[in-house]
Amino acid sequence: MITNKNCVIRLSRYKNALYRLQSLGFVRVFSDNLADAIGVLPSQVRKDFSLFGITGNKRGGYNIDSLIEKLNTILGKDQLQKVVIVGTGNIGSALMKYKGFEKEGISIAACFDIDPAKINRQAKIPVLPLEELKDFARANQIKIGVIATPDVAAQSALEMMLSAGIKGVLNFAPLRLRAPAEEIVINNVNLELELENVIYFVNALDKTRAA
Amino acid sequence: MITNKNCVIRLSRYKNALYRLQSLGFVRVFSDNLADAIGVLPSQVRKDFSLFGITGNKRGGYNIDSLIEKLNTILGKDQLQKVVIVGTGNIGSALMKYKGFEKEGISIAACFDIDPAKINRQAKIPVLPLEELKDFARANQIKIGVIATPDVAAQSALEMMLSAGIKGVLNFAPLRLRAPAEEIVINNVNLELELENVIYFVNALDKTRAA
DNA sequence: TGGATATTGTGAAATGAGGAACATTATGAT
DNA sequence: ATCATAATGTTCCTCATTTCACAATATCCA
Repeated sequence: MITNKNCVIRLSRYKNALYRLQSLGFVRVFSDNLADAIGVLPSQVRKDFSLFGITGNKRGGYNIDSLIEKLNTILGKDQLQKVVIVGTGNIGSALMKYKGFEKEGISIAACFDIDPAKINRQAKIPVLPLEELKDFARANQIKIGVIATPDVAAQSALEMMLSAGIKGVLNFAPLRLRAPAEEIVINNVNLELELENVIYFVNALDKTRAA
Repeated sequence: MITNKNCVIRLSRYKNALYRLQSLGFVRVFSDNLADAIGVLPSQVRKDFSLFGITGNKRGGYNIDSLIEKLNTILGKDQLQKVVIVGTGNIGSALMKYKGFEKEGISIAACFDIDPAKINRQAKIPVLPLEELKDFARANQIKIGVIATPDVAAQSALEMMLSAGIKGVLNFAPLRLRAPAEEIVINNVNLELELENVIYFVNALDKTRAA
């Protein structure tokens, strides 16, 4: 099993680039096209593919259609992925409306909130009481959850997900969640931190240039 | 200059953990406390600090107040950072309302959109026509921008930012932006990709366990 | 058909980040 | 005041990831 996160992220990027090339009418692609598209070296592209047993044709490059298919299989995109969101604040509701997931074969099955005023069972994406998370997730075989709650609620949201049989979490709360690593995969997205990082490098470059 | 992004991200995490410890009334902290708080080894904490010239007291650990101060200086948080957002779709408007930035000393000075229907000069965070970006950014000394436009508009948004003197960008559009690396820092946040990554590891772990 | 060439696939080298270990020194107890 | 001890700061080492380099080979053209 490949555990290198960067490598898997590159696979997703290759796939996105391939969809663009495909829609432009291209049929074949070479490692240096893909490399340029996502900003790495051609040898990196070939090495990544090699790691996952993807092969092309010497002198002929890779067939775009079959490459996309292989990447989708590796990335688990050959079947629709249903996810649930906990928390319907700013981020939660933006994610609910976000079109980007649908076109990637990711469907938001339901949202959950602790606030009774937020409940809406009739909406296209229903908003349900948090207590129902466990039953809903089990009944609908949900394996992936998104945590978009305030900080203080995040850990308990995670624990509810764990007990609901959820195996993967995308966490937007800016703190470290505690869970047994063998049981659940957690990816963190921290917007403040990403911005802070940009700010650091802008300042650092500035200082370097000044010197 | 330190170019290791992970290392800078850890600094931000230390800072967040320190604020929590501070609010709990702690005065001193040891490398293993911080390590545990953000999920790394104590030697990593000390190494990180050492890289940035932060020192504590042998046997006495680090003083929380002064450590926070040092980190804030390093991270460029000693002064209020003003940012602009281009694009007022789902993500753009979620960011506008998001409370997380304010408490980190990041203030959203204005949003910009190409759609005249979105313009609102009276709002607390004004929404202005895209043509005004350049003048606004220059007049207000904005150095940091957020791209929250649809894919097709992202590259041109970046170029407007470049010409407006913006030096750092947080990009939510799921494609690679082209720009001279010496002139501008770009961080990408790609939500589909993050979810895809979670999905991959959930599947991969599942297969490993089955075998 | 055959030879020239472009492109892959992979083994080996280089790079860089993370972890271990330990010498150093500040603190607190006796 | 002295000693035992706990924590830092830094050096060294290991390991993973990236990059290089080149042999193998499919394709194209004459």
